[in-house]
Order: sequence, then structure tokens, then C-alpha cells
Amino acid sequence: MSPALNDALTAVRACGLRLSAARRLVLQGLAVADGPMSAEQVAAGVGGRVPPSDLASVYRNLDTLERAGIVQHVHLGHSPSLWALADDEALEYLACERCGDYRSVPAHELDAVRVYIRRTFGYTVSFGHFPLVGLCGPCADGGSARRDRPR
Amino acid sequence: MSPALNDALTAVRACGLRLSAARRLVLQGLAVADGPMSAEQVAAGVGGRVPPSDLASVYRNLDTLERAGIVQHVHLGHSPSLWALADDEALEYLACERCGDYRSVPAHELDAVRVYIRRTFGYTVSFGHFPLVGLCGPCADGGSARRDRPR
DNA sequence: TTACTTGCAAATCTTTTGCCGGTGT
DNA sequence: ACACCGGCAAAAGATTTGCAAGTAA
Repeated sequence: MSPALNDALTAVRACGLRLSAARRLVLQGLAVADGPMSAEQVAAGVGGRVPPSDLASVYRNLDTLERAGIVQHVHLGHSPSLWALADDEALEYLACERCGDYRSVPAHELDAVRVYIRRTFGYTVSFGHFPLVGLCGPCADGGSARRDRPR
Repeated sequence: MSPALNDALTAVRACGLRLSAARRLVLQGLAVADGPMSAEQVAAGVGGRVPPSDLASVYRNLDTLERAGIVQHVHLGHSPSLWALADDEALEYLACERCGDYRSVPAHELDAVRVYIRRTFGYTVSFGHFPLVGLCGPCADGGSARRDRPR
């Protein structure tokens, strides 16, 4: 069991939440995933890596766990929300609105942007929930790959 | 009739699109609006300022007009997409994810950020479609107003 | 025991699509 | 005339909710 999963399970108890089978499956799914997952992927068992569970319960648990600060969701373009364990190291995202690809970076690597925006416009921005969106290198160069239905 | 509306109507013809009554209403609605509007608001006639029209047709026209570059949509937080005329002066947005407020700024005022992100991460970002999201000044200072259901 | 949870079905909300009669050019 | 368009109804995709039965603590 990964240390991140262990932490999450411990946190569930620490928050006074019950550690039910369905709850455990959601956390296991996010823990074995290689990146943020949609609720549907979690319910489907992350491609067979954990047993499947009920979609409505997955949504309910993601919501509960997010309120507790144990998981987080991010909006990468037009696709459905994606969910991940709330790691110790805060991650922020850059997303390509053309091909749907994205990259995650440690939040501190975007501090310069945050400070600039704060000083210039008075907004304190962050990119863990709503990422920076634009074109990745290949797409900006006129790439043609497309994972995501463009608008 | 505002110059922006006039330009839009002309552009419709220039694109080879028909200037139907429903199409005209969508453009009129966006022209009299004080900011980006949801499809539902446009269909409702922008609060009675223009006659109401059919919601499905509004969506179809917004889509057609966006492909023609005459209108644009932006995602301000979790709320439905908002639509506006594609002005000559490109606007980008800063949105508050707590109170739902936002501000628009001329795109060039964010060029420094764009250049920095481009050089540092290789992404060419823009904020007219997916804005910069964070907390506005009052909310960052612990404000309590809330127009938008928070997550 | 008892309050918190689940699974299933049904409802919501936003957006899209099928169809067919109407209309701009 | 003829391809494009509009209105209405139904569908689709993502997410939420009602409810009765199940279960962690």
C-alpha cells in the first residue's frame, strides 16, 4: 500500500468519517492511478486495477472526501472533472485546450506568476483547481493530435 | 445600434451565413448585455431587453457564430459557459472562485505572464476562454460574499 | 444501537441532436 | 428553388438527490 493511500485512510478516520468499503475503494483507485481520474473511471475501478463501485456513491464520496481535504478535483479543459488524492506536495496544472494533454508542476514553480498577478491585479490565483490553459508546444507549432473534442 | 453589433451583423453576411431573425436576436442580446451572458439568459432575452427565443436555437447559433469568430465563450468557475461578442480588443478574464465575481482586462496586460509561461514551461497560455482563477482581493482577505456555489 | 453509508432509480442541469416545416437569398 | 435555419421534443453527458436497507463504531 502506497504511503499516500495510507495517509489518506488515516486522514479519513482522523476526520471522524467512517472507513467503509466503498470509501476505501475510491481512495485505492485514486492511489493506483497515474494521474487525475474522472468519477466514472474511479467507479469503473481504474481500468480493472480495483473492483468497480457505484457511480453515485463515488460522487458522494469524492464530495465528502474533498470537503475533508483528502481529495481534490481539477478542470482540465472541457472534459469532466478529474480527481486525485490531495498530496502533501501541492500540484498545479498546465493544460492544452487543443490536444487535451496536460502537465503538472509543483505549485512553487508558479509562484512568480502568482506574485505578479497579485501585485498587478489584486487577485490571488492558483492553478490546482482551474489550471493554466493554452496550447502545448507541439499544438502551438501547428500539431494535429487531438485527444479532446475542441470547441 | 451599437458599432459592435453593426460589425457583428456585417460579419455574419461576410461569412456567408444567413441573417435570420433568431440569429439577429442572439447578437442583439449579446450587444446590449453588460458582460458575458449564459445561453439561457440570451434565450430569455437578456432580462427583457430583447425578445426571447428558443434555447436550442440559441445554442446552435452561438456555436455557428463562434466557429465564424463572431462570438466567444468563457468559463468563469463552475457556472455555465458565458458568451460575448468577439470584440476587436481581445479581453481576458480573472475570476474569483469564491464569490463568483470577475474582471476583464485587455489581453496585452497579461503578455508578461504569457511570455513567462511560454519560456518556462513551453505552453502558450491565454485567458479569454479559460480565465485565471483564484480569489479576488476581498475574498482573499476573508470576505464572506458568495454569488456562486463553491466546491 | 444509531447515525452514517450504500446501491439503485430517478431527477437535475447544461448542452446537443433529430426532424420537419419555414425562410433568406 | 434550394440549401440553410428555426422551433419543438427528445437525447445525451455529468452530476445530484430520494429512499429504503445495510453497516461501522
